[in-house]
Amino acid sequence: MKRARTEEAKDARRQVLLDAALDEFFERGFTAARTHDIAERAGLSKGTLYLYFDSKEALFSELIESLTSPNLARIDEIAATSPSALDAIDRFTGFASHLVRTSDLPRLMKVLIGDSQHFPETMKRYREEVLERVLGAIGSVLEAAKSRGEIVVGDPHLTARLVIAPVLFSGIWQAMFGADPKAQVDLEALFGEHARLLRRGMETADVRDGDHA
Amino acid sequence: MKRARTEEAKDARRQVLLDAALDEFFERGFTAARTHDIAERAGLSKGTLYLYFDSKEALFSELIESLTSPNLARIDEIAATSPSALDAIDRFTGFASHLVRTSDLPRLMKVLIGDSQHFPETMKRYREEVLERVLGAIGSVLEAAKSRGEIVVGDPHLTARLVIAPVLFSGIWQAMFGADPKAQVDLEALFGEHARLLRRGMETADVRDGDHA
DNA sequence: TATAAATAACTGACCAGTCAGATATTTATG
DNA sequence: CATAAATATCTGACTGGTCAGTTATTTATA
Repeated sequence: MKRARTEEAKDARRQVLLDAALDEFFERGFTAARTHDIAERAGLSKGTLYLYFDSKEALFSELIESLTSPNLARIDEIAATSPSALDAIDRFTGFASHLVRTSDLPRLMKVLIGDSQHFPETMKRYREEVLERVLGAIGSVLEAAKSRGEIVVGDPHLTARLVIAPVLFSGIWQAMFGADPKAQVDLEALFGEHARLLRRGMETADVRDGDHA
Repeated sequence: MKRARTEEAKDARRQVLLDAALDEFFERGFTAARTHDIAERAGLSKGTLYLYFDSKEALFSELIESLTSPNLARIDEIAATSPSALDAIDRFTGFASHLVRTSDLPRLMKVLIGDSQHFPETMKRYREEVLERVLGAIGSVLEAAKSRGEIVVGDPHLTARLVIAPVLFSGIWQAMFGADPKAQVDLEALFGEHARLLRRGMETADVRDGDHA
């Protein structure tokens, strides 16, 4: 193999290994995935993998980090810049649809769930720094809208979970059955209907009259 | 160990092994779980486990079967006996809340997701005979109600997925973080709000005026 | 040629499944 | 009723194979 001598070349190599790791972890689960196969998929040998990552588990941690942090920023941005809660919901569901259809998130979710109790510390951090943060952002938007009388909901922070739930559902469906043509789902339509139901379910009576399409 | 000579005693022994298997599969994942530990947890030796099940995988298959079939019957019953779709939704969400809070379903879901690609055949069957059947039952109820003009929805079979989504979300949450007191969720309130949002999101304008509590 | 990167053979630990022998329970017989 | 033979259940040491991580050696390149 051609050698990576510069820092950029090394970063590229790390990325190739991370990509290969996601493929293998997804296809076999963390425990069953072989470091030999990850390295081979990246066009390298097992020994080389250990030059770039301390252990299989370290590789896993870095994989999570590299796949989640960009999306978190986007969630915060939506929460901060939406003029109304109903608007934020449309944007959240649109982003969710995009994530589930085109990103690595569904495959990561599957791996995370499958090997969660092997890494209690990692999972706790993931929950606190990713899930609770996303739920918190959505919950706050709903809470503010509720106090302005813009929407009618029970506990906004519980409701945030209902906003998110279809992301997990369709992400997992996609990851598990996406390969089978018989199990295809029109995700844009699904998230469209989700947004419609939420809007209609939350909007106040007076908004109701001039209903949406 | 006292010996199981009668058929009933053997059935009981199978059940003890199935219970132990769920515990171990859940705690370590299918691949990482040791048959030795399953047997030990059941108060038996590894050799005995293999008198009752052909292989680790056969044990897994029987576990799925034993945990899903009772719930399926209940879903069909709700679909068949509910006077209206709005009523059926209340009953579905109530049953879902019950399942997530008190049954083994969340732990089974976690194991199934984690080791799905190890058993493509089992997973396909599970999708077709459990998931599609539940989605079909709910979808049909919605479809009938829509054609009666009782509710307003887009594609009823897509909407069925939105009805189910919080079951997966909270089941997985429960399985992964249920042990941590900081991550507790009021599931009854969650499913209550879910039912409320769905009802309000689907009901026709004329029903709207006399709104629910 | 010096040195950093890459390799592949190696080690030690682990585990599914097997099987020969041990033991609990039932059944036949005096 | 006693006990020995028969039977089915149970056990755990063993085998064959796997794999994470290490290291001695080779090789690219500045």
